[in-house]
Amino acid sequence: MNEILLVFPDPPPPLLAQTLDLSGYRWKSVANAAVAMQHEPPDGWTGAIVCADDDPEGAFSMCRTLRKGDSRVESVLLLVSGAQMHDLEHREDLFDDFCLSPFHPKELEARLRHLMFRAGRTGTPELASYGDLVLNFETYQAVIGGKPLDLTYMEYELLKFFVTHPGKVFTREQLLSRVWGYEYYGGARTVDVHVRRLRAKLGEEHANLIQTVRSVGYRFGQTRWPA
Amino acid sequence: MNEILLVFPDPPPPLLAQTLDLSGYRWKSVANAAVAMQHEPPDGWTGAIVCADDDPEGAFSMCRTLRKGDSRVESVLLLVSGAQMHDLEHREDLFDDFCLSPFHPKELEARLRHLMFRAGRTGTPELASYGDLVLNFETYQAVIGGKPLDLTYMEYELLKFFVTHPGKVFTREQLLSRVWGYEYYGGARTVDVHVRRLRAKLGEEHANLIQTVRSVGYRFGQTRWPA
DNA sequence: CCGTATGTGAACGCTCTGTTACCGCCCCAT
DNA sequence: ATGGGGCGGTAACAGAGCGTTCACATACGG
Repeated sequence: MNEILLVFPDPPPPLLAQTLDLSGYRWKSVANAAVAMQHEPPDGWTGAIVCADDDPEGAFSMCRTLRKGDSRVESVLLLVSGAQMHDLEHREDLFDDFCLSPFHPKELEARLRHLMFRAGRTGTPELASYGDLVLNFETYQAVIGGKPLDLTYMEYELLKFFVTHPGKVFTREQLLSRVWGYEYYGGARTVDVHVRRLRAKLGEEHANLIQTVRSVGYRFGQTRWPA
Repeated sequence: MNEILLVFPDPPPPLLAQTLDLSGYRWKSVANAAVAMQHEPPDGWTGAIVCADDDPEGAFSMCRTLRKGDSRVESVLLLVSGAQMHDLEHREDLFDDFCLSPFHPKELEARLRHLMFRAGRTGTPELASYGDLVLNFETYQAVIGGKPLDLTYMEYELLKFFVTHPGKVFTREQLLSRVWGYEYYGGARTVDVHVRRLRAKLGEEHANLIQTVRSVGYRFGQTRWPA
């Protein structure tokens, strides 16, 4: 792990820097979104602490940038003064937690710890499973009922999409754009064929994991109504 | 929606009760987990506010209960004093956010709002319902009285249109153009047949959900005139 | 009691899907 | 470089499911 936190602004308030250092966090402060993008680690920022005290507009702008793009930062902690709290109301999507400034170091520590905990629990799992079926995202392997499935790349990608979106119906066009890629112009029957190959490899016993919804598309799992 | 928050302990601190009331939240305070289970609404608690000031053990015990079981509460806000903050370190899984006590009402409001926002973003599939009947738009499934309906595409589309326009009468021509989606020449009887099949699949008990309005068309639900 | 509107069942024909076969591409090994 | 094998996309066909229509029965209203 190469965990490093993004901090705004640059330089950060002294107490913030001191608290992070004393808690053992590694961090890098940036002055704006461009610099943040530029210095982004290969595996993305572990989290971000955005201080809105001095430059609220810059802070919110930074948050928006962190929320967009492929490398969306999952843990954004916003530092705001009491007077700024009403600004949060229509920006709920820009942060994951906030802390009133001036803050007590213990509170900031506790909030960071909780954010990291949540990210660890919910952040990109290396596995996905549905019933007997288990996909390992790191090794690109699939197992059903303890028996390994020998899937090709596209079969694996399709199955991965299905497993991570159980129960929902997708049209062939949706599958083409979301599994094959947005700029794909192939025929919709391609999906049929791959679904058939998947069903064949899943075995007769589990072939019904992928259900045809006539005139609509395909659905994975969840035959029964969710309780 | 019948949103109601669980509050611990009973009675809650006056400032907490006052803040919730002023913010327009509905809430019910309970003295222990058993009472919480007993008074749980049909669709579960919208969230919980657990105050750990006076009775830390009871508070954490309450959190553990809320985290277990089928009706896991997704939004747990913990109120702790500054001196208790170190108690949070190994209980990260018991709460979703915390607020230092004594708190400023604005901060509690903001944290509740953010918790509700997060809960709203995750989960809750898109569905429509009328009485016992529930349609899930994501899975293209229909259920009545807990039993799945095996509908064909057009049957589902027709029922979906009815459910989303309850009480209103539509002519066959209106249904043809709005459900079938094209200008129609010739057999309005197509609608009749589909309505008949829908009634059959709804079962004798619910067949009257679709009513014939002679010389006009069909109406779904809402037999009675609104009082 | 008659005319019209609707329910019902069956049959037809079309569309959609499952399935197989084939072709082209890419990668790797000889 | 070149041949082969694996993989993925496409075409074609057959079958099944489904929508529509027709014919007739039944209910309703005047």
